[in-house]
Amino acid sequence: MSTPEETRPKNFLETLIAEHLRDGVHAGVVTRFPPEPNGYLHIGHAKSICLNFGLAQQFGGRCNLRMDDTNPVAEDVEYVESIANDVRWLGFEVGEVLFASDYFEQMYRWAEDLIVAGKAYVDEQDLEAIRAGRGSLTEPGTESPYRNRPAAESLDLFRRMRAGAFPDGAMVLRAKIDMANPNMIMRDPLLYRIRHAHHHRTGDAWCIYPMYDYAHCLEDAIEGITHSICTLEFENNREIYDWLIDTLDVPAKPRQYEFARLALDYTLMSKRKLLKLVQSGTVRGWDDPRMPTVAGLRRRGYTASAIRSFCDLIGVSKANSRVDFGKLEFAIRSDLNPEVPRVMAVARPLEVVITNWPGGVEWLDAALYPHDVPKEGSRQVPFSGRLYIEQDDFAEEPPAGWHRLAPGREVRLRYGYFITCTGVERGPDGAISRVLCTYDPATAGGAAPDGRKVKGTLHWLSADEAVPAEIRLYDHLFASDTPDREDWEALLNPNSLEVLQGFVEPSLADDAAGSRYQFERLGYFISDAVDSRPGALVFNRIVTLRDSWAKQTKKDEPAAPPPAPVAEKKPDTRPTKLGRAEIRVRIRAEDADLAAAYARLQADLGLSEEDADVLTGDRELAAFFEATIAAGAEVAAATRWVVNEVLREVKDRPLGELPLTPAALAGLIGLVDAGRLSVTAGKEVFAELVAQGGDPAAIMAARGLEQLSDAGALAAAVDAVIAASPAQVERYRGGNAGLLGFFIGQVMKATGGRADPAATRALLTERLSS
RNA sequence: AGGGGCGUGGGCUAGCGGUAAGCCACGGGAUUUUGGUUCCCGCUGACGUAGGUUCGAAUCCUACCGCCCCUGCCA
Repeated sequence: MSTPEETRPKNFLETLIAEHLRDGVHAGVVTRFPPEPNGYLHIGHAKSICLNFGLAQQFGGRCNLRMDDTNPVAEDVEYVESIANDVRWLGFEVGEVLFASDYFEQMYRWAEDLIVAGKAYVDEQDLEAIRAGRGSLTEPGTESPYRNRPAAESLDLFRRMRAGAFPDGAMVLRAKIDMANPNMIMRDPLLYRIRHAHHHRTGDAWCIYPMYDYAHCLEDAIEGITHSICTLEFENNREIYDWLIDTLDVPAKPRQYEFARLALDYTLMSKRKLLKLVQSGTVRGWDDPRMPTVAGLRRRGYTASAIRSFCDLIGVSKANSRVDFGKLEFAIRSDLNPEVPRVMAVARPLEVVITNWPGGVEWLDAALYPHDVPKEGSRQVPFSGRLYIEQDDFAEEPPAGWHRLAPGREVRLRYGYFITCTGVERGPDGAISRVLCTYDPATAGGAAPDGRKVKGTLHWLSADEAVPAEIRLYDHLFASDTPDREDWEALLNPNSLEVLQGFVEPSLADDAAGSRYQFERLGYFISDAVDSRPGALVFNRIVTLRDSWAKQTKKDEPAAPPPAPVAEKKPDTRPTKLGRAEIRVRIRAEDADLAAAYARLQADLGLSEEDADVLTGDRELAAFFEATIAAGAEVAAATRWVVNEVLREVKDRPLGELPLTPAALAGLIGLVDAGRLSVTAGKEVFAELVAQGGDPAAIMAARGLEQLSDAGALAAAVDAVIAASPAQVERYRGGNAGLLGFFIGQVMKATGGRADPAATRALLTERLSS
């Protein structure tokens, strides 16, 4: 009620952009979706597409579809076409498709600028030497012998690289940054490599190609991207992104923001691995309905709106997470349920003979939509003395809770009659070949005039009129919910596709491929866009219906065997990183003054070891603290304020830049200690001192923060709050003691933080209990 | 001389010093000619751990723990 749903940001990027727009950091929003055309888009890309296009839409901006085609060897026009097609299919407006390769000339000129400025050089080391020179996570790298060659020499070499004077791998262009940078990416990253390869767009015009780190930020700058949104694994790359944007004379200053990529249970998102599935023939192509690709989901029968709503449901954050597959199923079911017609199909036929059927065929009128779907329409379905029902719908020895057909049991055939099983016929192998039933002519349409009820309603088909159809049932491609492992190929689900020869009702005989239906009680299906045609119908199961009976029977089965042991984890060989505590210890080890202060604070001022430690890990901070004491602040209070409040402020900027002085802090502490300022109001004054500096007493006076000393005024504020919140009062008196915080907060707000919290609490407790 | 990130119920996500919220899943019930849908109820279940600041901490400070990413001439 307080905040309208539409105005509340859904994720941190919306919040950030809203702030940027509000503060005038950007006048508008321009995002981009930048796939490399080396594979088909998958559901993980769909998340990114919905995010980037969605953000642009929401804030009235633009989103570019840009092919990041900087590596000719893996890329192909087939992929650029499929990508553009998929993005449009997902429902987003794609203007002109853009290509990084269109910017090659500009990028090249900027590279020359870098060389001329002495910030890039041509390195003739081979691959192994470059790798070795990079150092390791814990050791700095070593500089290339070519690093300090004259700019003119690099320029000449670079021009000859472009001209094709050298073979692949002979040399590279590198940025000259810092071989000792703790971020490995900053250790003179490669900018250009030689590749005598045919590019899908530029053909043979180039034989040098820019690397991702060099190209991407420049592409963004050229397009005037404001928010370059990518996945978490690029966090380390942000530093080189910023370095280039800030170093080069580019037309815009885009910045990069990262979010967690999608991980979905039972599916793999690696383009490399998906490609292998396609190439090995494990699946029938990129659009195999088992594939997590957009093309696969589309052929499977997923709608674009379901995929969009799925992306909306899962949210966007920076936490590495996996999404429950059920969420995707939920999205498609809720999309299809109110839309698609219900028809009947039998996947695994079992013949039923109605022994008292008079003969002939009766055509029944059957609604296409259930009572709760507000859509009109019906079709005719034939009923006769020879029917098919689902094998699963008959049990010779039914388990407890069985609602379906069994010897002696009566069920309803949907839209038809009640039938009662009178017996079975067996084939030579002893298996049931037919089920014998009688029908009750009085139950035409499925209702009994005598009002008797049946537990189960079955779907069925008249055998002679039923139309044969291939029915493809899909399950997860992988048997493991976390197939993203080394041995992923061993985790393939051997039963991911089951092909059945079943039947559908005659109204589907002329079905147009690509139509979706609910096959009653079986699930949602789509006629296969590639393989289905009249006379040879093929249906893909999109998703099953929720099935509480299956869940029930599963629950009754003996517990599943314990999960297979997860592959042995590799021993952790990562270097441990230093905690801040360790860093402070090292600093003191090299700084006698700080070491002395550390001892002094404990011995002379009686600080705890922890407080002394924190306060003497940095010369500025230590000096600030001691100056605050010297300015007259009480030791314990000064310690609390500096440790808890000042420390937070110096996280993003050095103490020296803060307008806050030790004298001002000491003054503030004095006001609080004297009871003239509540701690709450004191923090407000502190915030102002940090922001603007000044005199604490003057700030207190100017903002009217002096503690409420008049008991009557406090009581009035308390009573006003109680009077204004009758509902909360009732709940508080009903036992919700946690609400006390709410009331105190209200009083604090009403008094501008001037109320004495302890007195407020006491008064509130008293008034509320009466 | 390592650096960069992330930890909120079974899963995902919100929260930005003042009543821990939403969706999925799960469990009940009602309605139902789909064991579907819809509706209602429940979840006596969560703030990684430990200290500290505060009247009050998921939120601020400190330490610790766990997980992810980075040593391609891939993106």
